[in-house]
Amino acid sequence: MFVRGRATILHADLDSFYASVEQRDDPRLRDRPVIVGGGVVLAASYQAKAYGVRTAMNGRQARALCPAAIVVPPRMAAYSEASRAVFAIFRDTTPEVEGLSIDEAFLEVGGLARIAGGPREIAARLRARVADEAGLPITVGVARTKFLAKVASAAAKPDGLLVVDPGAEREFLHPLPVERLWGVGAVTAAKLHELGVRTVADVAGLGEAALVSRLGPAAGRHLYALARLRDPRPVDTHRTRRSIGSQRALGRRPRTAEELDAILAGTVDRLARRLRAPTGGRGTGGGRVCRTVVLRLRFADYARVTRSHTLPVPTAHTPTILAAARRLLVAATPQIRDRGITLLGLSLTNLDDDGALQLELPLDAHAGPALDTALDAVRRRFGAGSVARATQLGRDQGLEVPLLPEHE
DNA sequence: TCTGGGGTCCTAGGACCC
DNA sequence: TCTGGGGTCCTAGGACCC
Repeated sequence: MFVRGRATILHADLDSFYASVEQRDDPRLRDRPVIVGGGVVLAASYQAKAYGVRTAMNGRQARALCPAAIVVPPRMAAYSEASRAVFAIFRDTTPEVEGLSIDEAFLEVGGLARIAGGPREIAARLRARVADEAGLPITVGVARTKFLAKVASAAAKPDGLLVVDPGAEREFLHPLPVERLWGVGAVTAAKLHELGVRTVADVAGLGEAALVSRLGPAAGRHLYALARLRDPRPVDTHRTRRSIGSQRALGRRPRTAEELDAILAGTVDRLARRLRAPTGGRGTGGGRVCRTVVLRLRFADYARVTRSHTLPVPTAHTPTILAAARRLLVAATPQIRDRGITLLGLSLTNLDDDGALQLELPLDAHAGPALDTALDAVRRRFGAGSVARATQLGRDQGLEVPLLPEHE
């Protein structure tokens, strides 16, 4: 197979990120097995992984496997700060950065050959800078496609660099077990095993039709394309967040309706603030609005359900979101009473940029004076000639008046 | 494996419209 | 008052990732 193109996509992935930050900040933890998180393992240093400790493992089981491990509580603020520092180095390397999570990103370096050298050179320098300036180990995979770059970084971990040249893609990818493919988890792997598929070469040999009939159209086509080394997705600098959420495990103790309502109100308040925060998420500098509110529940038997409601108007208005969330919770109350509740969570989805100035008014405000206030606000912000559109929602949702300028 | 918290994307059925 | 196809939106659930 002849493959066109050059290997210019970097997948940069910090190694055991949380654990590495802890080892960086506390010299006593260096070269020692470290577990971050008590109840569940959030991250394990490579010294702990050598004993079989894995991310998401039960904490007691992890301590049994590695009694010498030092267990430290997570320090999310420190990880966010470390992530910011590393992403600044990414963006200093190339403007084309697509963040995937707190500790990994794709970088397109194809346009930099004249200034910065070839991809291998750029990747090596990036690793050195992250080590020197942020004090953290990072692995980089380099390939022609995102998918291959991601698989390459996984193969090179820890603290490694692997370039997959276009001519060597098939010999790199095809012998790998299907579990190594990005998007193949336990369920898909089991289905593939039933078809006699063990390696990526087997996937390519099986053919698209068989994959589609077993896995569904999207997953089947996607997996087949990847096995055939096709992945046209470009590095996307402008991806924006699709949802934000928060959830809390509650243990097995019964909860009163008042307790659940208080937890819900606190969750809504935090999420709505994050939504409105000007520097809240990747890819946007302004506030955001949501249209769909999703309640997440887990019962005492650990079965999970979701209940959702889509609002007529996008909003970041705390009382509006809370009213919708409360209605979902009240509707689920009989089930909660019967089955017990062990987790309560909320997601806000259908996010959009907040293109409108939204003025929030008290629940019982009279429409006349409230609209006068709103129009004053829009005149101050957009000038005397601007035009506003007002929408009044039902009383139980509060009164909300989004104001849109006609132009600019 | 007696179980965190944050996300992404896909599927399927029903309602509704043309 | 019988019937076809196509499209979009909403809801719920599931698989997967870090």
